[in-house]
Amino acid sequence: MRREGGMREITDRDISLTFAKGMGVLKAFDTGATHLTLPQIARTTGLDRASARRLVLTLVHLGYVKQDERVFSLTPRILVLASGFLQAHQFGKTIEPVLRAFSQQISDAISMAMIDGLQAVYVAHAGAGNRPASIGFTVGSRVPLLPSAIGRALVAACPPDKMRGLIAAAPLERFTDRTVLDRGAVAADIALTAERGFAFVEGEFEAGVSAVATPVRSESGETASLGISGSASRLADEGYRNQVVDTLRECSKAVAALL
Amino acid sequence: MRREGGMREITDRDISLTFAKGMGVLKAFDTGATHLTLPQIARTTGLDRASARRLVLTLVHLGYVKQDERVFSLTPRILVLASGFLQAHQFGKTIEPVLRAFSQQISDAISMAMIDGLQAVYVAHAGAGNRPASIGFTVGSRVPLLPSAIGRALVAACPPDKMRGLIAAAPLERFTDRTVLDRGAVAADIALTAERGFAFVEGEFEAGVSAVATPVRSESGETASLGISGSASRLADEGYRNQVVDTLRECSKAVAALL
DNA sequence: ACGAAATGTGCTATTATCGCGCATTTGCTA
DNA sequence: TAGCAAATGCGCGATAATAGCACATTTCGT
Repeated sequence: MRREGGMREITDRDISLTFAKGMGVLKAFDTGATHLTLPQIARTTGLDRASARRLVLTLVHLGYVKQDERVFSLTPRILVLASGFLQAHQFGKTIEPVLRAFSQQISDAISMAMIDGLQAVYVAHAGAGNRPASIGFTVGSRVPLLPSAIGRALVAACPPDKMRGLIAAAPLERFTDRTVLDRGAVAADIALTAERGFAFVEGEFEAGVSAVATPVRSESGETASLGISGSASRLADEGYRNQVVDTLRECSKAVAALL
Repeated sequence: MRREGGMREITDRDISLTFAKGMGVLKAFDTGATHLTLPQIARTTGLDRASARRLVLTLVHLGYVKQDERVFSLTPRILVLASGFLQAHQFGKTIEPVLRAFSQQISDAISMAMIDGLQAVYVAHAGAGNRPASIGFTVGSRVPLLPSAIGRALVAACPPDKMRGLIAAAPLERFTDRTVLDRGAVAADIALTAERGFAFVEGEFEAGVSAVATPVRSESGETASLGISGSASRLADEGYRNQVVDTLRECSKAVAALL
């Protein structure tokens, strides 16, 4: 028996096992594995090869995956699944223009993230960043909650119970030699984030990269966070950083009114 | 027996019916229906209510859908499914910066689309548009192929056989009182697009909105298109329009080199 | 050329799924 | 407030869908 979302509990009997397996196949196409062979899919999902084959061929048939000889990869149709969420929140129509306007004030890109389980997911971004993109974050990119500024601001945006739960359960692992692995110290920084209204993380998630982020809370209880990242040296400049913080704070208010 | 992607044929036996039904449930969360009740899902998918319930509860269990009392809606986790595709093409790292640079030359937003079946799907965009967003297009938004500039440029980017097939099969319906419903005339405009290197559509898809778009073809055979839309009066200015066309052409070359 | 890995697929036993129906709950309207 | 329609949760049994095994064939790498 599992309890989900405060409604009646979802029992094992309510779960479609085949559908869950199929979603596991779809999920295998991920950042580090965008083109997959059938044996790779089977290994990643733990399914028998024949089962994995049928499920991925179903995705091919539905148009979400294409097959070039032995290699399977996603098609643009997969983006259509995302658009239901993006349209529901009107990111394109209302939030991105706001992000863009504020990003122009500081000539830096602003990203917006929301919580997904124990991680942060980028849901919108606008503007041109001022640092060489090491990975290239896009909508759907994930960052960890605890070692990143945008993640800490997300946690700080949550009600106290949920905050405590996330701090206790979210993964805490080393990304750089500056990553803080003391869960208590991270908790203290999140409390400070909640109190002063922004998070500032220097080099803990990406070497040489610092980030500022602010929590976003809407009247209806929706939470998100906004973040800017840049070279550590640039954000070490307190004048610039305060400018960034002020801009992000104002932007957060504007976004909160839209959620 | 169905033939897919030039590989062996996908037989009925290769398709997982339950998984396909589940994907139908996921697909029901769409632009015009972002929050759904169980009976709505059942009606949209044509499934029995009990089946629809089990499938949507599976999505809740997996975290892609949340349930607030009687209403189901997508969670940010759905974006993670899209990120495999976006990362595979490095849209965030390489293509969006290019779009942004060119969009700044003309102070207008540039969108990039790819073909999905018989429609166009937005896969990237950058910059601030100069028209009031009526809908707010985001990654994953769909536009029809034949009455839109970006769609026509997409078709024009295809090899001749595929172009013919799309012109014959893509839906052609009225969006405004300027929509051209003569499939022959649309075919001629697409041929012109291929020849002169850009499409120009005035008010056929959105009233009072015109658009310019250019085909993108990469060495490896990938096709896409880039588009700008604006108020009809603005794009009626031939000087401005030629500037837009030149910029889009250059941008297309740069993007083609990245695909 | 050989061997390992991968592919496609037939087949059967099993089990997951479907859908019906019932009891209960909820929401709306008069 | 009462009544009715719509919606929900879920038990249950029949059966259709699935899983997985094994075999023949193909592909790839050394």
